[in-house]
Formats: sequence, structure tokens, C-alpha cells
Amino acid sequence: MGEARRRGRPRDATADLAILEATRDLLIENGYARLSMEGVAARTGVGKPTVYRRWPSKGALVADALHHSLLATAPGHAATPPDTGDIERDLRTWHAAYTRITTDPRTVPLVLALTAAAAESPDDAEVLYRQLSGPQHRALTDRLRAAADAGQLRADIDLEDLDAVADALIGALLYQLLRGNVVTSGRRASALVDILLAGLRD
Amino acid sequence: MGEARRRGRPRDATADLAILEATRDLLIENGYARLSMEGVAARTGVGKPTVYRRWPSKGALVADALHHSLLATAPGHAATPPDTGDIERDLRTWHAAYTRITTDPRTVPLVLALTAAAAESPDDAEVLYRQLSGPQHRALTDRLRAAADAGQLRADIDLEDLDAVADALIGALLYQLLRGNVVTSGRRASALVDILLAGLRD
Amino acid sequence: MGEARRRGRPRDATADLAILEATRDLLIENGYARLSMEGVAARTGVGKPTVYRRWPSKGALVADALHHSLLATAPGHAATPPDTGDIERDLRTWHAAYTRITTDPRTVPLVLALTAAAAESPDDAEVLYRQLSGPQHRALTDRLRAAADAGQLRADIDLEDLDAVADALIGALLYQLLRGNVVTSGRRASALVDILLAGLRD
Amino acid sequence: MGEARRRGRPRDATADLAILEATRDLLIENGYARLSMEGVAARTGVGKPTVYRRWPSKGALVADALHHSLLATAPGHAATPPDTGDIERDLRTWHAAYTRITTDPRTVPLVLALTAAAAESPDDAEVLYRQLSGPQHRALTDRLRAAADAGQLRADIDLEDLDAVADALIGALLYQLLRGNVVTSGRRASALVDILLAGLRD
DNA sequence: CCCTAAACGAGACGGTACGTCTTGTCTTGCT
DNA sequence: AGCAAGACAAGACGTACCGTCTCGTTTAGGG
Repeated sequence: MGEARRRGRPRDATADLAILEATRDLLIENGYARLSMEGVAARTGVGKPTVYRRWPSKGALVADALHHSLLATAPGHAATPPDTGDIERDLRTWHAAYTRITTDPRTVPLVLALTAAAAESPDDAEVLYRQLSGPQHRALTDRLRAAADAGQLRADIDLEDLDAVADALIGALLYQLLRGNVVTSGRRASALVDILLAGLRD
Repeated sequence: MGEARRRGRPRDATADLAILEATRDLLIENGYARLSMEGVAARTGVGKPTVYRRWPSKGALVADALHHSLLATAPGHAATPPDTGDIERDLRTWHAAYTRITTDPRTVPLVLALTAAAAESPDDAEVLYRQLSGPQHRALTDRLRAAADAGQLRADIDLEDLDAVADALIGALLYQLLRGNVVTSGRRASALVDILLAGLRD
Repeated sequence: MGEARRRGRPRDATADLAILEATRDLLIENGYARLSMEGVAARTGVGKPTVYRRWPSKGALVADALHHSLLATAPGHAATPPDTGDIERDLRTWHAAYTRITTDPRTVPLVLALTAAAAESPDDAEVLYRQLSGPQHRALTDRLRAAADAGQLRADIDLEDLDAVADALIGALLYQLLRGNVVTSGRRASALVDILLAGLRD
Repeated sequence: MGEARRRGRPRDATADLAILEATRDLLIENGYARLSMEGVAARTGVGKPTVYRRWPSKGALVADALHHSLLATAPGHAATPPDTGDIERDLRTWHAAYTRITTDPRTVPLVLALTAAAAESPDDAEVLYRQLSGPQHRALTDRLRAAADAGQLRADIDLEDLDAVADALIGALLYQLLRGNVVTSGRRASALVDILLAGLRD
């Protein structure tokens, strides 16, 4: 069908992975502000044009690096809440996993980088949300909607409410992260879940 | 008596304000990524050392510029919720004002800059939180505690719960802002307040 | 026999000419400094390896391009002085033709390119001299030797003197060209020939 | 008088010399083709902008570097022929000195660089001629004119003839240099002077 | 009539250098 | 001692070419 002809030397497929891993490592070591395309190329052992050929900007590269890295770190467990039929248990499970990941010293710099990239460039923000944050948000609202359909939530809860709840859960974690509030007490971690569940049920 | 002697030419007091306004304007025009100390000095008509003498880093300058700018835009109304004795009404009032400010096209780039600066540098994050976000967070938890003391919230709600609620309210707005979700429907804006209040009361 | 077997697809014979003409045109348009193998290939509509397969370096390509171009412009007339038996007349004829060619606006950039290539790389200099400058030098000394043999020059003139005269005639033109001294008055053009002839005869 | 006020930090005067010497050394080591502004800055221990602030192009830098270097190498002796009253002796003295300099292994790469720069860029050629080649040319024609005024040359020799002679003497050396003909036999070196003198006298 | 070898265009590769920009510091002369 | 100006060393930016390589295609002999 409409396949485009591939001409010329094909790109080195292993380079993509190597560049993404170098980007991740440099982010963990130095943070987003001190990440440079130059440094990524040098660390990977690759020419700068090879990096620019594949990612047009620092933001786009970071988006892919995080996508790759976070998926590798937490294969699906955090993105998708379980569905045991019990919304309370499932939400707590998801929140514990999500909290663990976003407070892991290895992932904190990555999430901060993601935030910095999104805050600096609306264009990058769009890519980042589509690739990373959006799916998690959707998985969460999907699980909440299933609970609503199963009659486990108040009858007058609608989709906008569920979106707002997802925003609150994710946003609260992000906000704590930005404050450098890495270590959260076990009790408080679930305080928000308690209150939101109470507000959603009766 | 114990005053330190002031020698030499005193600092030009008008320069502070001019630099802060130039910073704000450049942030609105170009965003945080393209803000440079060089540009700020040039726009202000001031030498670079004059800027560095007063603010040691881009983050610190942005912190002050936002502090100055946001206070001017919304003199106190947003930071401090009113206290009419009715927590529901007061919370809605605060949330409406806070939403209005953080979605105003003139303040959106400023809040994004604040976020970028915090995400890029933990040091700046500390300053920014202390100057800007912290007071708002504290004012909000104070009002909630007053409501708890007045018996308007469930008896088992403690300070950690109130912190979590404040994190959720502020974090949800921040998260929406990062997504570029500038325009929020009137209904949804208050959905989160509804649910949280429900969860806090019964 | 000693013939190497030619297997595989033969080289496209038309490509050589097209590449040489593109090189010449680009030299005339942009000069040697801004000539690139990449640009030559692109202008010709040919892949870079096709160029590198035939010429190992920019200098070699320029050598051939000039060889081809200068021969086409002045088919033999300039390189070889005529031999009417009268050395004065022949030398003036050759000098006039040689001057005309090396001051033609179309050939000036080519000769400057030749000079630049020779000055930048001793290896290229060797190729360029062998292909272009050497034959002209030899043709000139040959004609002078014939005059010496015919007794038209002083008896004590030897081959080294004739070499020196040829160097002077060619070198003077080159030196003027490098100075950007493109337009030479008619009188002066032959002043050197007058003096050298006078020095060689009496 | 019309002195411009000098504001801001003055340029580091020692940097000029250091950059020029680094340029000279790199030219001797690697030749003009492999000389880079980057390399000059690195060798000098100076930032690239410091180089670009003072010389806008490679050609301009090379022009100054050669000017500085050649003057240091041969303080005036080569540029200005002596005037003992005997044009033959003085011309031979000058030619021997000039030949020695332009065939010295340390200066050959410098003169080739000068030639390459002039051949690549007409703009640089103008600067180079004005600074380097022009004064030598003028000194030579001045000495020849003095001889003409003193009646040591043929009466019908005019200024154009003298210019042509100077072009021939300098151009012949340049042409030999470009051919890589570094070592010239003692006899031949002066063959041209003999013939030109003969042609100029009678 | 396929088979094999070489040339073709295209374009990616690891590199180097380009000329510009910004960083944060330092050094002037002036106020 | 503060000011505006501006040079400084450092180093990242994104682009242009370098000369090499690897593709899939095309074009010829030779078997």
C-alpha cells in the first residue's frame, strides 16, 4: 500500500537506544538544566548531527528518553491501576505504586526534567503529555469510571468529576515533588485517597 | 547605634523595580527558556553586574519578579482565602480567584516560569516555595484548620489531611497548566472543591 | 594478457563531464573557498561516492576541472607559443594570448582556485603543476631554446636562464592576478617582454 | 580632538600577540588548509569570541600573523633593498636576502598561507597586499627608480617598466614556491637578475 | 537467461569546525 | 562603592561539510 520507499543508508537502530540511555543517565546525574545535546552526543559516542537527525530539540529527546526509561522502570504497573472490582483497594494499590515510583531517587530527576521541559515549551508539553502523562491520566479515569458504572461511587458523579480527581491525585504528587518534598510519611501518602474516596462515595 | 556604616555610592533603588519588570515582560513575551540575564540587563538598560549584584541566579531573579508581579496583579485576594465563617463559601471564593489568576493569559507564562525554575534547580525551588507557593499553601491550610476547629469538618480530619487537600487543590491547577489546559469549563473548575468538601465533611 | 577484466556496471561516462562542468561553474560563482564536494555532487545530481570514486580530493577535482575548462576555453593557443622563426614576434603573440586568458573574468576565478589549491596542499600542487602549469612552462622554454639554437639569443644564455625567464613571465602574471590586478594596461602588459628580450639578446 | 571615549573593560593587549604567535606556529605545523579559528583559540588558551572580536576572518588573522611574523624574522632587510649607489650590487643583495627568506623552511608555509588566503578571498587579498606584499614591491621599485634617476639604467625605461621588473622578480619566486621548488641552485637564483639588469641597461 | 560484480542515487555515519550566543566574572573610567 | 560598559574564558548552540559506509537499484558482461 502507501509505503514510502526507503532510500539511502538506514539509521543505526542501536544508536536510538544508546542516546536515550545516555540522556537518562545525564539527567539523573546533572538535572535538566545542565543537560546539553553536546553532552548527550559525547557520552553516547555519537556525532551531534546524529542526535539532531532524530530529535529536533532537547525537549523532544527528553520526552523519548523518559518514555523509554519510565516504561522500563515500571512496566505498566503504575500506569494502569488494577481492577479487582474493589475501587478502594485498587486506588490505594495504584497510588502506592505511583508514589513509590515518583519518589524513587532515580526517577525523581527524570520527572523533574519532564516538568521543566513541559514548563519551558508548550510544544514539548504537548508531546510529553501525549506520551507520558496522558496515558496514566486516562488509565486512572477509566478505572474510576468502571467503579462509577459498578455503582461504587455516588450516583451524581460525572466524567468531569473523575477527571478532576485524577488531576488532583497526579497534581498533588507533582506539586510535592517540585517542592523537593521527596520523603512523604506513610500516613499522609494515603490521606488524599481517603478524602477523595469519601467525597466520591457518600 | 549598632548600624553598619554605608560607604560609597548607594544602589540605585529604582533599578530593582525596573529589572523585575523587564524580567516579567520578557517572561511573558518569550517564556522561561529564552530568558537570559543578558537580555534582562539590556532591556533594563543596566549592566550585567548590576543584575548579578542583586540576584545570584536566574531562578532567584525569576522568584522575585514573580513575587512582585503576582502580588501586584492580585493583591492578597488569591493568597489568602476569606473567612466568613462558612468554609464552603470561602473555599469556593478562593478557588475561583486562584483559578482566574492562574489561567489569566498574562500570568500563565509566569507560573510556567516558576515551575520550570523549580523543576530545573532544587535550590531555586526552595526559594520559590518559600516566597510564593508556601504562603499560599499555608493560608489555605490555616483557613481549613479554622473550619475544623469550628466543627465544620469531620472530627477525624487532622493536619496531614488538610495539607493533602491543599496539595491537591494547588497541584491540580498546576498540572492542568502544564498540560496547556488553559481554558477550564466553569463546571469542572469547582468539581474538585465539591468532592473534597464532601470528603472532608461526612 | 595483462588486461584487467572489467566486470560489473561500467562507470557512467557522461558523469565525468557533468561533474567537471559543475565544478567549474561553482568555482566561477563562489570561488575556491566555498567550493564543496557536497555542492558539486548536488549540483551535478550525483551521489557523493560517485565524485570520490573518480577524484580523491578537492584539489584533484579542481585540477581536472581546470584542465578541462582551460583547454576548452583556449584550445592550445596559449599553452604553445607559435614558431614563425621570429622569437620576438612569437613571444609577444604568446604573451598577449596568455595575458588575455588569465585576465578573462571567466578564467580568473579558475586560476585563483588553482593557486589556492596549490598553496594549501603540496600534494595537489604537484598534480596541478604536472597537468596545467608544467606543460605551459615547458612549451615556453622549448620555444626559447629553439631561438637560442637559431642564434637569436646571446650565446652565453643557458637552460637555467630560459627557465628563469619562463618563471618570470608566468610568475609576474600570477602575482598580478593575486593582487586583484585584473585589468592591465596595454602598454605595461608587454613591458616585461621588452626588457627580457633585451636582456636575452644583447 | 575627536578622541572617542573608551568605555568598558579594555582588551587584553597581550592576547593579540599570543594569538598571532599561535597562528604562526599552527601554520608552520599544519599549513593553511588545516588552520582553524577553533584551533588557534584553543592553542592560545583563549575563547573563540576573543579571536573573532579582533579578526573577522581566517584571512585577516593570517594577514596579521604573517605581518607580525615576517617582520620579526627579517627586520626590514628583505623588504628594503640597500642603496650603495651600485644598482647591480644592491639588487643582488636584495634578491639573495629575499630568496633566502622565501625558501627558509620556517617561512615557506607562511608564504604559502598568504598565497592561499589571497587566492581564496579577494577581500583578504587586498589586506594582504597592502600590509605585506605592497611595501616590498614599492621598496623595490623605489630603488630601481633611484638607479634610473642616477642614469644607471637605459634612458627609455619608465615607471611601468620598473613595476614590471618588480612583478617579475617577486612573481618568479612565488611561482617557484607554489611548485614546491624550494631548493633552487645557486646559479639559477641570480639568472633572472642578470637578464633583467642586462635588459634594463643596454 | 540467469548470475555476479560493480556503479548508481541516496543518505546516515562519526567527526570537525563554523560563527553566534549566553554564562558569570573581572576591569575599566565615571559619578 | 556603586554605576554602565564591555572584554574575558568557557562552552553549548544548531549547521555545513568532510570522507566513509551501507542501502536497494540498475546495468552490464560471463557462464
